[in-house]
Amino acid sequence: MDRKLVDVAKLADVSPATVSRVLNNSSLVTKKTAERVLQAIEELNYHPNAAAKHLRSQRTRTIGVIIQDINIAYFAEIIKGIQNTAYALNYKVIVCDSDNKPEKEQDYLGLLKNRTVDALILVSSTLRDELLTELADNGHKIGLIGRSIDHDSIPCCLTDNVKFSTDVIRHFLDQGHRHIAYINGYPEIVDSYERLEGYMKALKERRIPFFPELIECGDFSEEGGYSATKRLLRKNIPFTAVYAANDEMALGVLKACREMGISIPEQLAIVGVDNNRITEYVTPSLSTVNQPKFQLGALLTEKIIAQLGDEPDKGPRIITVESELIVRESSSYVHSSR
Amino acid sequence: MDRKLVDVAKLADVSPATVSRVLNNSSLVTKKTAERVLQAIEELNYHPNAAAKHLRSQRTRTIGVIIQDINIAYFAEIIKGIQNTAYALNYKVIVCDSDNKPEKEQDYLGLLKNRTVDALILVSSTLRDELLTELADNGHKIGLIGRSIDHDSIPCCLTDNVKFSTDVIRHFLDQGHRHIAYINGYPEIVDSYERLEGYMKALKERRIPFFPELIECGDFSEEGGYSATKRLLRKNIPFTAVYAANDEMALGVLKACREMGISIPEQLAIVGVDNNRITEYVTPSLSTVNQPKFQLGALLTEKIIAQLGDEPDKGPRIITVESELIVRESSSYVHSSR
DNA sequence: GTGAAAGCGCTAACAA
DNA sequence: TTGTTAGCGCTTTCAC
Repeated sequence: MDRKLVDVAKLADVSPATVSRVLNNSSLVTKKTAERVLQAIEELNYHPNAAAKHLRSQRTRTIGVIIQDINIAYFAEIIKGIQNTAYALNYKVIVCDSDNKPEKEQDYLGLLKNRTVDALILVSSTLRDELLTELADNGHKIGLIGRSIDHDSIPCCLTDNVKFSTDVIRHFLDQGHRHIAYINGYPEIVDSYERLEGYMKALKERRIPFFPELIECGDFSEEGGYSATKRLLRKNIPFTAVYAANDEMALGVLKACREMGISIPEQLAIVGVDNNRITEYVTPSLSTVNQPKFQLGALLTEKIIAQLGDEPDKGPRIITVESELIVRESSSYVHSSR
Repeated sequence: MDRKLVDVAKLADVSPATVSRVLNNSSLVTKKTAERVLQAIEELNYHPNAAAKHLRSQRTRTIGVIIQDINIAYFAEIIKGIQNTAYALNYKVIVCDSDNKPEKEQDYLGLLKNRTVDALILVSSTLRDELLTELADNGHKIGLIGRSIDHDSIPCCLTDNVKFSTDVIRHFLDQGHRHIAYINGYPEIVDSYERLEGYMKALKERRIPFFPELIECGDFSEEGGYSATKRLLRKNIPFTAVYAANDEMALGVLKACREMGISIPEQLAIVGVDNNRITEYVTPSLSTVNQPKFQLGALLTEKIIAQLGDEPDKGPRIITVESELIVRESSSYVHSSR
């Protein structure tokens, strides 16, 4: 059924090589010949076979993306940025949802090894540095989003966790809060550490005492934020504000507070991270830090595709994009008396 | 750098064919030989080249999915169902976000024609029947989600729009509503018609008069629902309930009501469709129809992959999955006096 | 500017 | 049970 390149060649009365040249816009073909070839292609309704092209050219113009859960808006938006850019540059995107399972994430690396993809983008990956380094050293192209690594050939795209976290805490401090709880994400993820670092930094610069009891661990899920809040409350250490390492957990805080009859923001102020759409719809609306998710995906993709081609790699290996605090109802009550 | 099959063959002192047999678990290999080969594979850290495999076998074990916007939870969850099932069956998934642009959707069909994918799943596609029929007739494998078509070789997976829409309207009628508005989605999409059909059906069976002025068109977006509501209100025809063809538009209705000081559900009841997570978080929480999105994706993928293989195709070509009305605050006020 | 021919890495038909 | 060999459909030297 499918026509092949030779069929076109025969019909146009040229060699396969010429057809190939036309297909790849080689400049060395006469306009006249090209036209004949194009017409034959049209006439036969010919479509170049991708697999043959891939095998011969040793590239697939496909990149893989590994994310933890496509149902989480953060990841979906990053994928959108990646896919959009890839489309514009004539690349395809294979999406790999790891379901939060490290073994699946590992498994997907096979796509790189068997050359199904030219490059693999890891979003918020928990894979060990050594593993990633080894991949890169073996000539595999990987890129990181929301995490950085010390390796010359691995481009990274991220926001400045320390910076925006410092901003969040300063915002709390400006409102008179002195006992601020922090709910961490997965401890293995760098973001968690860095956000904590920002928290500490802000306290330090204002000389506010730090209470380790006010740090709790979550898992970036609503349920995690919910139970962390419960644990915090049981400690009987007063606190008037909570910084949650992401919006999902902030929603969990909100839920716990509703149950306990704690009024937001009067009794407790909340700020999350990601600017998940839900934060705008919930009552009270949640303050959060906007992460330019689409941009994170788009910029890294652009960079990684440039590196795959022959274009000289310009620009920094690590791309930092700005994120900004969005103050909504959940942190809009000023405690003048404290 | 990369090792190839012959390298393994040489090291294991067997023929390439044997290595291939081992790789594909052909039963015709001695355990002993197989072990030797496996060891060589290990030793050389060999990974079979995907492109070569694809070219030779004429299959890529890859399916494409075309969706309108991955940022919309409905599509993201369907993709999750597809990807999850594909992973289990050792298939890859290329995601194609059409950004609501028909020309992009068209463009992605190229993946099928150039054999980049073995099959293509179209979600809520607006492509014309004839085009899809032609593709299928030309031996291309496609599958539909959220839409059906009359063609023997195109599997479809969908919910019964008429049925659940009838349920929604009955629910309104049971609460005493007699003037129920309907906000349609894109008129080109079958769902829109079928949901309207269910609306009419329920009215008819209860002999409730139908007012064409209470039908408005939206575009499945929040903004569309918002402006449709405004238009409805300007008509000065009383109505006490709104059925929106999806949750996004229901959110738009809610927004408009907030602005106009209309209280939900006392003055106006709202029901949407999709069970978007946001509907649970918003105040008042929105009644909606749960669509088993993951399942829609998973079932169709299973079916389509079965058809790609040699397994006899059992089960119906058109798979209908159950959706159910979820009553929340936005439609929980009974108008006993009407 | 165009063509001939080799080969990308694998699988499967056929032979042994 | 294992090996030989001919391609899958394309690109790309190298010649002309």
